[in-house]
Amino acid sequence: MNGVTLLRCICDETRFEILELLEERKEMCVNDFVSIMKKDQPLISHHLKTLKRCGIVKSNADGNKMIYRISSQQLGSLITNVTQASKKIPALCDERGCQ
Amino acid sequence: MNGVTLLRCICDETRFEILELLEERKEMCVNDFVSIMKKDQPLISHHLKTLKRCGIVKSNADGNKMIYRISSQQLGSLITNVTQASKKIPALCDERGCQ
DNA sequence: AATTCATATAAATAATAATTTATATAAATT
DNA sequence: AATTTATATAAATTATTATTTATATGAATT
Repeated sequence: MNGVTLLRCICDETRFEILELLEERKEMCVNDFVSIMKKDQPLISHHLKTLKRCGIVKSNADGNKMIYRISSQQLGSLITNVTQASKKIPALCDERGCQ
Repeated sequence: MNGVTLLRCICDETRFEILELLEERKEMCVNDFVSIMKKDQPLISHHLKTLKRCGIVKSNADGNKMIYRISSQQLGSLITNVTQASKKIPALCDERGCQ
């Protein structure tokens, strides 16, 4: 994969929140995201599917639940690095729709 | 700024290439990008403006040229980290349009 | 001062992606 | 076996973003 493809997979608000939660808690099922993020289940499943197809998260079944986690430590650290770097940038543009 | 806003600013193909070139060469003028990337000048200017408005690059005039550079070392390293992390992810989805 | 070089801006178009709505599947419980 | 719980999928809609085209501005050179 290349850099832009990776960024495009993680630059969505819903997907980035999923990854931040996973980096913090390490393992979560779909309904955990739904409860915490207060977003519709099909939306969460859809974004998890995208993240999985890109190889950014992995999953395994546990009964009727699906457990998700970030696929590598390096990617987990990257999420943390993005958050940290962003905090040091003064908000010159409005948060949504910088373009 | 927050993580998603930062990612949205750098997840575009043209903007990421601009940042990779800047991280390598440290300082470049608009026409340097146009020559190397073989993209239209208004397109380059437009994306540089976006990166500048987000505080990701800085610029100063030098005669009739505008010199651009990445605004912090931390952001420069982040670009490198993204590229490195992406290389370790096997290309499961097609490069363009993973969704 | 006119021309060229370098960059910026704005409007229009084209392309892409997120979310919602509706529904399906599959395991677990009663 | 019927029902509930948990997750996934697909189609439709809405929203967003990139690129092109045309043009403007400003500094440097002749």
